[in-house]
Amino acid sequence: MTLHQINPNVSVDCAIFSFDQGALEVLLIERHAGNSEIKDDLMALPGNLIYEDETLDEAANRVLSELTGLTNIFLEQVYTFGNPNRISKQKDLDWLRAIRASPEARVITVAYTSLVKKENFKIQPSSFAKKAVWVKVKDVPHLAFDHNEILDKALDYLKHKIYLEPLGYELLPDKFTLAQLQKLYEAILEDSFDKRNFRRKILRTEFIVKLDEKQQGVAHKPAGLYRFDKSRFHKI
Amino acid sequence: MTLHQINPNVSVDCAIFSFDQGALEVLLIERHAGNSEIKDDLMALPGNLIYEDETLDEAANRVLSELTGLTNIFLEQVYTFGNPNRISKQKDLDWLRAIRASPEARVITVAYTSLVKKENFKIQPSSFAKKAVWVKVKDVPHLAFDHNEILDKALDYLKHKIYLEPLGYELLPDKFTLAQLQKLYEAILEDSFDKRNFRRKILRTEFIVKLDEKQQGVAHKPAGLYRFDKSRFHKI
DNA sequence: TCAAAAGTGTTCAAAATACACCCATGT
DNA sequence: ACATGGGTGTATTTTGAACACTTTTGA
Repeated sequence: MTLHQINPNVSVDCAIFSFDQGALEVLLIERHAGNSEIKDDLMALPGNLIYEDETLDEAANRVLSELTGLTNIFLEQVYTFGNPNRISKQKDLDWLRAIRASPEARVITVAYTSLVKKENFKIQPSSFAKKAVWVKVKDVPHLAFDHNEILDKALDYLKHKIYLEPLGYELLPDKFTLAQLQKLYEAILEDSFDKRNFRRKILRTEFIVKLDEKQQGVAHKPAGLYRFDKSRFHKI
Repeated sequence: MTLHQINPNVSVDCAIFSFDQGALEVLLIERHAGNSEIKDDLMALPGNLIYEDETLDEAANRVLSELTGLTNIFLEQVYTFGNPNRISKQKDLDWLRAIRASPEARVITVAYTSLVKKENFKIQPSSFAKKAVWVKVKDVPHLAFDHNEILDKALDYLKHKIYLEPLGYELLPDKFTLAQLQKLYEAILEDSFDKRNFRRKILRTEFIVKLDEKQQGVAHKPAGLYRFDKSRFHKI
């Protein structure tokens, strides 16, 4: 365990999304400051200052892992926020004074995002994260710092990205129904689509292959299950 | 004239593009360190450390203006580069020692980009920019720091962006021919298009309106001139 | 037998692609 | 008169959008 020097001016924040029951969710932490009795009821995206000897990508991975236990996530950089008064709420100032060596330092933050299948990960909050919870994007409260703005930017990033790449599969179980996939697209793009057209378009790509399996135990005609064929995708 | 405090850990770099004679160009500076006799032959993107009391966007505008004289440019953030050894060439280290108060500080840099019509601006290098010159993107030499990487990222950003918005007009004179516009698209996208299809597609948009004017003094059938109609564009 | 979601085809309009010749000008 | 780039139309294919009924299952 080596000692790392902290850069007081640069942080990373992570907007990690998952998908459950037709709704997009984002991973938030409840902060707490070890000793202090300050009352902090603001939730936040997992984020913290970077070390001097790591890249931004590494910092994002480390910080996410330290606060939430999620490891080996493929994080992508979204945008950098550097408004000099992005830290101006009294609650944020109080909290920083409780946990930071240079609580008054100006901090610019680099936002990262990723998509995960939540059932593959066990959330284990630690460090200053009292809890880490999945919150439906529609239900996200007023957050710490400028984290609502960061979240919005990450959502925009997702919207653009899903046009370019078949994202969805990162968020769904390995076997999924086309209805699940469609709901996911609808959630991300905040739109709705015609079922027949959506299926035709998806199946045209040929990365989505039908399995010889069906849903079980549903009170209606069981849906066929599909999976994403990575090798076919990478051929293009 | 107020005093500004410098943040030693965060800089901005600007990749400013223009278009001339069928080729994309980028604005580079030749650095020099006032007093010293260090020999520095690396060109660089205009960039410098930020002040504590300005936003990143403001910093980008200020720095660009200080180094090249370009003002009131609409700059957009592209990406942030934070590799801990992005400053490792001997020439870069020497140069930083000559001009910076904390030459050893780790610096992460936020890249910005913009498109300009070069004939509308007079380049006036100052501060540590000995010269500022337009260099064809195809002829860009090995640059200072990780500026080649930054330039590549800015070019990628352009490519994506031109699908979403009718960029071109930022780079062409107010009156332009469709052949110029086509060459611009070809330069940015590194591709070539069929003339008739390109024209049809462009004119379908209706932001490009034909003027009652033609090219003069060319040794062939003179091309009709067009302009970009901003108001029509903003209606959509 | 009913409720609930799965699954399936056709038609129309718009957009993308491929392709070759005549025109206006300056020299 | 000729060299140079400007300007134009059609046919074909591909893609996107709109739209309604039958099927399978568990309760």
